[in-house]
Amino acid sequence: MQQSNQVSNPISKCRACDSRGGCVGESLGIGHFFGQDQISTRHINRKGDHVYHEGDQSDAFFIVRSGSVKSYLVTEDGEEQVLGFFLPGDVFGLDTCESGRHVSSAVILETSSLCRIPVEQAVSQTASLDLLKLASEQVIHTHNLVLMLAKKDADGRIASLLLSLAGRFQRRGYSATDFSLSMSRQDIGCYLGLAVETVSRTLTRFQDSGILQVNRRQVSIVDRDKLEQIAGSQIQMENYADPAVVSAVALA
Amino acid sequence: MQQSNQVSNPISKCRACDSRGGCVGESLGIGHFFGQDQISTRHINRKGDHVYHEGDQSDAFFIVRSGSVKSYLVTEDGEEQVLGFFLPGDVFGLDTCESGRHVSSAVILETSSLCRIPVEQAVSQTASLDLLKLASEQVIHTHNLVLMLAKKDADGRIASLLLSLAGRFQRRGYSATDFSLSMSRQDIGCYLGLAVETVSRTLTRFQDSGILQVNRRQVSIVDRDKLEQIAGSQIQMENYADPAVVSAVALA
DNA sequence: CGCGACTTTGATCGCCGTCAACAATCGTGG
DNA sequence: CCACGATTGTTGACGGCGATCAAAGTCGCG
Repeated sequence: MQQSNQVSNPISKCRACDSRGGCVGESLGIGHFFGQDQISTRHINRKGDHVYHEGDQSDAFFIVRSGSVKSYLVTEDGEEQVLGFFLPGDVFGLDTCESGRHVSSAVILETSSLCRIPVEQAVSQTASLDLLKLASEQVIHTHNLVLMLAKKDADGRIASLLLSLAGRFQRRGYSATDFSLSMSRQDIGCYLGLAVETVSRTLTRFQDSGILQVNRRQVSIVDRDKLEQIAGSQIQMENYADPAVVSAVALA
Repeated sequence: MQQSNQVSNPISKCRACDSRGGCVGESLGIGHFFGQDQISTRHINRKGDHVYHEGDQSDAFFIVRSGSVKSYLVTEDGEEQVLGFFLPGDVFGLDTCESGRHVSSAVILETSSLCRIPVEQAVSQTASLDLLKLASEQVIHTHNLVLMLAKKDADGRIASLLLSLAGRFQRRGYSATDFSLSMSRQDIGCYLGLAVETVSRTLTRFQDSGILQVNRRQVSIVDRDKLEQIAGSQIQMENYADPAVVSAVALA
């Protein structure tokens, strides 16, 4: 919120969106303001902080610069349903409703840095259609979750999650084989519709089979092929991303 | 596609959106064109016809006037996952992706009449933000599906589906207790992540318990209270619909 | 050090998927 | 109109996956 010195090239300072083929703010036509707190602002949050709660007025969406976030619902009977985990480069917070309120909550899993992009500004400056399209990424992700819950057994769900995390770490420039889980077994269970014990047991069994090395939250993928085989089919986001369109947007 | 005579009050001829508090086209500022095929057009489709396929260019969305539609995905291994059933008044087809293609397929379940609303027109005339909000209804619906798949047993899922259908029939002016299922047991199973046999058995058991009367596709809800108790908690769309906003949109 | 949160491991059991057979209904053509 | 096969729905038997309950082990933090 402070220093606007040293803003020679604000864009290049944010590499969170590299995996998306460039800065999301830039694609939306508001990239010039990055780093200057005029349109987008950076926010540092700590583990357990909420980015927003279900029902909050929704006037902005977010991009993870570093760290991680989970979004979730709470049912009437107090049970939590995790809807997604967001890693650097991921966009979240576009799931607004008819009255402009958030339909889920979002909480920080570890010390994180976020870009906050006001929707009104983004809408007025360009890209109302692009916003719809960004929102659709979340739709595809949720479809994938539905597929997992409806069709896959515990092994398949865990394998899918690990591969999804690995892929996103890789595109972000981190290791695709060795990484640390920022979410608890409980969170994973609430995401995949499994009991904590099942998550734990499955990871142990994967380790015994030589597919993984697991120690608490540290994961190392040993046999990626086998993991993919267990995971089964996924909806490939790439099936829908049309490079021509992406570059056209970037030029706008 | 034909007769533009007798268009004295085109809006009043379409009551499909009554349950939404008014014609969706009107809310989007394009209501004047209803019934004239300039913006929206009516299409009659038959059972088995596809409204669109996954991957098709998506330049319009749809509203069910009469009949019913299901949307679904097909996994690599050929399994179908139903994402939703759409009844009169329901909006569908807004689940487009970054490249403007549909991310699911939609097929007619029984002879149906649809409104087709081109996205470009809707976007240019008003309401890019409203579109985002319409799309969010589908998001909430999918969240509900995720909740069911992750947290509820077979009884809860079936009960939830029946109540959802009943509620939509009621808002549309039909009976909330006696209705006919336009989808097969197979479809229900593919929607709820259950085997056909489980769907059938559950319905039979509900009937034996005096909760329902079931004969093939004809359903009669006898004990709604018990059904709600079995269904458990749901995401209430009404929690998010702010009447003030709805009327504001209608005035725009 | 000691408390609490998180993770692991074991034992048990019930829900639901699978396989199989049968019944009812629909559609199509003779 | 009936006959036929195809589709859809029902019912039964069985087994396995994963939830649940219980308990012990591990880590973080005041």
